[in-house]
Amino acid sequence: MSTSRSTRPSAVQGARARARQEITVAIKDEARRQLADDGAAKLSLRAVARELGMVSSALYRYFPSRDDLLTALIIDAYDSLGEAAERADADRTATAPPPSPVERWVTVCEAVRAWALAHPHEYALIYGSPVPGYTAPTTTVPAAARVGLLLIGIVRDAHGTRGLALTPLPDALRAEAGRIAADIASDLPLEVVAALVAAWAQLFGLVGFEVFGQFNRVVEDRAAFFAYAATGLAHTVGLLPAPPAK
Amino acid sequence: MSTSRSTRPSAVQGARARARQEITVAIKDEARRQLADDGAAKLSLRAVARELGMVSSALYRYFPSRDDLLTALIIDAYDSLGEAAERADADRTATAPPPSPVERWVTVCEAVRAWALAHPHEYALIYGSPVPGYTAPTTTVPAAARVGLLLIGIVRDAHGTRGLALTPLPDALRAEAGRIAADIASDLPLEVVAALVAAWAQLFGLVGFEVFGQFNRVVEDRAAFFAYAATGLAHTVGLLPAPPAK
DNA sequence: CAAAAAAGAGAGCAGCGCTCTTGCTATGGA
DNA sequence: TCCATAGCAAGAGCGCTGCTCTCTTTTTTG
Repeated sequence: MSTSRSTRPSAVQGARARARQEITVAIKDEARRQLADDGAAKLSLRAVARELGMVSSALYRYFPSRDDLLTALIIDAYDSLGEAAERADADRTATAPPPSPVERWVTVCEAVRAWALAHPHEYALIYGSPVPGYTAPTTTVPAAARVGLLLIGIVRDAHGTRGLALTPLPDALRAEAGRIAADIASDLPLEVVAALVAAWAQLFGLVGFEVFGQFNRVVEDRAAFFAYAATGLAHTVGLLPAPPAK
Repeated sequence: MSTSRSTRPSAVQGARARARQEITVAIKDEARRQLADDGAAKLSLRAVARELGMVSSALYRYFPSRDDLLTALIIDAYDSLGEAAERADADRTATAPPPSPVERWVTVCEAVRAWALAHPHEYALIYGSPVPGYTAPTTTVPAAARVGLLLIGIVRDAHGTRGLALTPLPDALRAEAGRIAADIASDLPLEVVAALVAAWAQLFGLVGFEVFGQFNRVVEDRAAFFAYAATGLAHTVGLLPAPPAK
């Protein structure tokens, strides 16, 4: 017992490392709570420490600065959103009548919207104004890409993009779209790749307008409007409308 | 001379009121300068006062709180953006070959984008995360609506929306669209009204993604991509593509 | 000309992010 | 088993912030 414990700190990780992890999580949880209450601007290291019964300077052993704490929350938020979207798609895909590509697309869009409305301040953190100077640390990239990759996957699975009326791609963008396609979806037509990137940004325009109150005296039935707009986005990326034949 | 001056403070407005206005403007200008440098989070009343050679408490005679200063900057930003968009449209409309509706639409979209890229922190103020608690003062509404109204005007002027393939409007949204249309564009088909609201939000999704760096390792030639996406938006609101016949 | 309104100056309060120093304790090799 | 060491909490403190209060000066007004 003693031999395996002393030389391998990876498996069980002495009580100290374990405590460190637990405290790190507790700090983030408390910070997230305060974030939900008052927004990122009011998030205070001292208040978090106070609530956790520790002194403010002790907190710097876990996060070297306030912005680092925020960065950690940003990464968690991206992951939380990505997971919510992926789970919504998985749940929907598992139901009895397999969903059409448009239905899958709208399901994912609605999951993004629901997550944003449930966590408005965390949404603001990741899709609102960048908080510190301008530094978007590269570590957030994979987490940030999850929703985009999920939408691409849906379109690729559909592969039934049989020449719907897509906006023709200007020559200036063919190279651009080709480069993007090489990265993420080399099997899709360039028109679809470009439309996907645009739809990706436009989706967050819709969500952001609702979360940030821009629809306040304009749109009342926002759920219905969002479903309509998300369906429109699905069409712009080449997913076919439901067959009118019944 | 004396009679007209004493009883009518409206015309010339004693030297005091004039000074007050000038100082108010100077405060906002300096605040805007600091905003452009360091962003809204770092904007400090004390620093503004210091730069203006006054003591911090004196500044509270002009703006009762930091958030009130920010609110003033927000209104100015909305107006600045609205004016930039309107001027771009007016300039384009005045050129020799009168522009097509799509060209006008894209011109306005590009003006919005250009303004946002030139004033990223001010853009973040109005279309990023709301700054204070959540209060969007009603005073900002008219200024905020200018770009939207401009886009509506272009579509109305076109009135050539002869049944392009618009996403059909679900029944649940007919009442909604009818209400919006009654407010702003009672002469447009409901499908176009709904598509306009969606396109309005989606436009700012595109702009926001670029300004906030979400396109960073994704889209390189962002001007070309934006023009492409804005053209797509024009189509979704029923503006006809340029006739392929040459 | 005197009363009143408006503006500036200064001190001060509580809170913030962050640093540095000082003790304490659990950990891992001798 | 013992002990040097590394990790951690605590406290004091610096300079900054938003904001309030009081006091004095300046300008407008009846």
